[in-house]
Amino acid sequence: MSDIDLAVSTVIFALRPHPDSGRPVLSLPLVRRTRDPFEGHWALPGGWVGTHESLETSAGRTLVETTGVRPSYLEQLYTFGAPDRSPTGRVVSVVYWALVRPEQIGERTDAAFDAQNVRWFVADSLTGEQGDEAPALAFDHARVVAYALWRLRTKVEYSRIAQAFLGETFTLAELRHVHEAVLDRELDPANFRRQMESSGAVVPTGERVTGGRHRPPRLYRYDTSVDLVDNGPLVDDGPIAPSGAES
Amino acid sequence: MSDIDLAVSTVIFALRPHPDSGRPVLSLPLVRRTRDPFEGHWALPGGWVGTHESLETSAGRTLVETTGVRPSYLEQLYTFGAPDRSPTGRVVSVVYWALVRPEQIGERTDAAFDAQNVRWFVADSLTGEQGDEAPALAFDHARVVAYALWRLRTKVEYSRIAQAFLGETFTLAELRHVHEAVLDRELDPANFRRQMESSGAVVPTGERVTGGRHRPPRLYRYDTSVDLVDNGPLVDDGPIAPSGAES
DNA sequence: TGAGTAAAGGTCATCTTGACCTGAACTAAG
DNA sequence: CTTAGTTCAGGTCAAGATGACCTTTACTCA
Repeated sequence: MSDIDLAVSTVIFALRPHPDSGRPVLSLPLVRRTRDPFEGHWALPGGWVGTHESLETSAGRTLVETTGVRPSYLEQLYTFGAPDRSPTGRVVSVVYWALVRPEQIGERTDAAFDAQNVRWFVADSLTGEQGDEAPALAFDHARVVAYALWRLRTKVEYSRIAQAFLGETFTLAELRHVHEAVLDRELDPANFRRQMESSGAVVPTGERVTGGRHRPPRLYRYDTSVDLVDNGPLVDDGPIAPSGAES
Repeated sequence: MSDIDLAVSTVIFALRPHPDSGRPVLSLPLVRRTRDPFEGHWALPGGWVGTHESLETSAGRTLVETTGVRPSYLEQLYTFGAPDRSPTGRVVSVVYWALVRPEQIGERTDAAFDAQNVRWFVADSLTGEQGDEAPALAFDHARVVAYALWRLRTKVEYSRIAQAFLGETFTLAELRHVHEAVLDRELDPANFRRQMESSGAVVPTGERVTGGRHRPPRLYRYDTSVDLVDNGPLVDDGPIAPSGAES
C-alpha cells in the first residue's frame, strides 16, 4: 500500500490547419483545469492509472475519455516524480506521446470540444520559445510538450512514425508533407524521394493516383520487411520488477 | 492513497577487466534475490521510492545501499508497469541506468560483494543473445539490460557520456578505449581523432602525458561551451502533474 | 491545343566516412 | 649512444551521402 498516486498524461499530436495560414501544422489538445492547483490553466489530458491496467492502456483510455480521439501511435515519453510537484499530495506521472490521423479528430467539432474545456493548440506556440501569446500551462507541461516535440522531430527522421499520420498507402508528396509539417521546414522533393527509395523504407504499390492537374504520382506503402534502426521503446509494458534490495 | 507500489531499479554500467581476456568490458552488478518471487535469481539493484524523494534520488539511494558504488551519471531509462509482472501485488518500476568510474567500484572487493549476494556480470552475457552461460535473471530484467545497453551504445556516439568513465582530463587514446569498450569494436585512432576534434566536443589542455614508451599524447578536456545535439532526458524530475481529467 | 503543375529521374559540387600511410617523439634494450 | 619499438599526430584517397538544381514526363484545365 503506497502513499504515492500514479497518474498518466499524454501529449497528443495531430496535423491540423494552422489558424492563420491554413497549412497543416503540429497541434495538440489541452484540457482546461476546473480545480486547484492551476485552476483555469491548460493541461495535458490524462488521469489515474487503473489498478489492473497497464500504463499504456491507462494512457490510451484517459486520452480517449477526455478528448475522444483514438491514437494510431502511442509511446512512453518520460516519468516525472518530483516530490513537490503537486500541492495536494505525492503524484508520479508517466507521460506518453501519441499521434492521431486526421479522420480520428474530425469526430468532434471545435465547439463541442470547447464545451468540454478541451481545445486544440499549435504545438510550437506552447513551448515558450516563440515569445508570443503562449497560454498559461499547468505545472511543467510546457517543458513536457517541448520534450515530446523534440522526440517526435528526432524520430520522424529515422523511423516510420510518419505513417501514423497517413493511411495504408500514400504518395511520396503526402509523406513529404507530413515530414515538412512535423519538422516545420520545406524539403526538396527530389532529394526526399531519393532518400526514401534508397533506404528501402517504402515500396511502390504499382498503382497511381489520377485526378490531379499533373503527372499522376505512384502510391507507396511502408515496407515492414526492412527494419530500420529503431529498437524504440521496447514493446509496451514488459513485466519487470522491484528488484533485489526490496523489502 | 494508491494500491500501486512504486519501485526503482538501476542498470549500473562500469568498465571492468573481462574475466577471460582481462580487457575492459561493460559490466554491471546484480543482486541475488533472497525471497520469492524469483528467489535465487539475479536481479537489478533497486528498491522502493521514498515518499518524499524524487525518482532520481530514490534510484541513486537504492543503488548505493545495495552495491556501494557511487554513479557519475544517472538517467531515466523506462517505466514498466504491466499489471501482472509481480505475483505479490501491483508494482510499477521506474528503471534508471547509471555509469560509474573505476575508482568508485574498487571500494568493495568481489568477495565482500559476494557475501552480500552482489556480483558483477559481463553486460553482453546477460542479454540472452550470446547463447552461452547466461545466468537466470529475475522478471524481465534481461530485456531491460538489453535496452539499457542499446541506449548507452547509441548515446556514446552523439553525447559526452564517455566522460562519466573518465576523469576531468584524458588523452584521446583513453577516450577511444572507452568508446571501444562500450561499442565492443575497435576504432581507427586517426579517424577517431579527426571526428572528436572536428566536432569540437573536446579541446586540448596544452599539457602532455610523459612516461609512455612513445610520443607523449596531449591531454584533452570536454568543451562544455559547445553543445552537441543532446537535449537528453530533460533535467531530472521536473514538476508535472496528473492532468486535466483527474478526479 | 497550349499553359500550368507536380512527378520522376537525373547532374554536380560539397561534405562525411573508412582505410591507410608517413613522419614525429618518446622509452627501453643493447 | 644508438637503434628498435611504440603510439601520436597529421596527412591522402576513394566511396558514399547530401544539398542545390535541372530536364523531361504526364496529367488537368481553360
